[in-house]
Amino acid sequence: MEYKEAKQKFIDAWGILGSSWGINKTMAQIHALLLISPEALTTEEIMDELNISRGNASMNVRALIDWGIVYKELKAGERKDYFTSEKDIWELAKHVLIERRKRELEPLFRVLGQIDDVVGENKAQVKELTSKVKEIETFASKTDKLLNRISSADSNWFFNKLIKMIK
Amino acid sequence: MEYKEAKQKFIDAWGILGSSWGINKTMAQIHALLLISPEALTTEEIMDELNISRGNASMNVRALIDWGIVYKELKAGERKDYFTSEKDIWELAKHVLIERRKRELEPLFRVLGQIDDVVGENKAQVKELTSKVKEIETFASKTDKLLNRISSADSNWFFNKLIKMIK
DNA sequence: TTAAATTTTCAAATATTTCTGAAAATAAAA
DNA sequence: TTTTATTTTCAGAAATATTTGAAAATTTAA
Repeated sequence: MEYKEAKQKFIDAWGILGSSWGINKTMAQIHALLLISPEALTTEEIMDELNISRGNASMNVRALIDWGIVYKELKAGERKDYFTSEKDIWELAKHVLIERRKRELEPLFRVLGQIDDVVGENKAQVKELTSKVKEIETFASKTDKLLNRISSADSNWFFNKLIKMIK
Repeated sequence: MEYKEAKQKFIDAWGILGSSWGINKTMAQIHALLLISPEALTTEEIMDELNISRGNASMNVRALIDWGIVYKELKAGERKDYFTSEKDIWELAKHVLIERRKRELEPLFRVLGQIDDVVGENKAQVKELTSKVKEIETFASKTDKLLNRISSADSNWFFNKLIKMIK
């Protein structure tokens, strides 16, 4: 298969996968492009490769930087910004998990924590709601611990154990 | 806190969480509603509780059934359909993971498998693309094994081991 | 059968998200 | 400083996704 075709397939696949996980298509595609680029790219190059506007490129590159999976690279004597992606897939997955925990698990805990001392006529309803809140809190807290392990210093130890378990 | 307020908070939180995972808000809200309902509900009750149209309710309930986390319940001598949710949070998480594997991991494998024997001028580019495809295939395959374990008969054993690891 | 109840479907309307492009802001060079 | 290069922002445009509501299909009862 020709490089150009393969590249397009890869970028599109990443875009579709991203979409179904609530990540906008362009953001995922920029990431795919940087992931397979041996060299760091400028905003212009990203715009050209993906046929997107400057504003779109700028905003999504910034979003990727906020997610911690794309870095700005400085080139001596160069005025333009260069961007490059985290290349290690495990490291990448780790970053995404950590970021999602921060963005979603924390707000979830906050809301569930607010649902307290529920009172109402229908005891069965109150009981069902209360117990689900508790169960989800327990579940989320375990997920949180798991993510902490994944992001911690001994994450390699953890991954190795995990991989042994699925052998 | 009054039951009504607590219920609303719970349903909204679930809707927001769903949205950020690529699940439409109404679908997540119907699920939340069924999750905390001691009794199975009819389409009409869902429509009233969430202020949504019949068509919307019908389509999203079906989507939840397709995901395997909501069941149709038959009531003797009743003409209407009743719906109820999987109540066990771990079982729920398991179903969602399995379903997402089927919907996303399988198509990903298919596309990556197509990217084969890449040829092109720029050797560095070809190498980077090829190696990323390989690495993602490895990663996805390990994730797949993990999900298989989670969905398998010994999933309890697996969960217990996992929980011990994060203690 | 036919009639009534219920569910599903889907074209059109609405709402939401994403994208563009040019002006404003920022940063480096002259 | 002023000029030039580059990046960011954001209002409006375009593209997508969701929702409605009523007609069609289905299912059960009479």
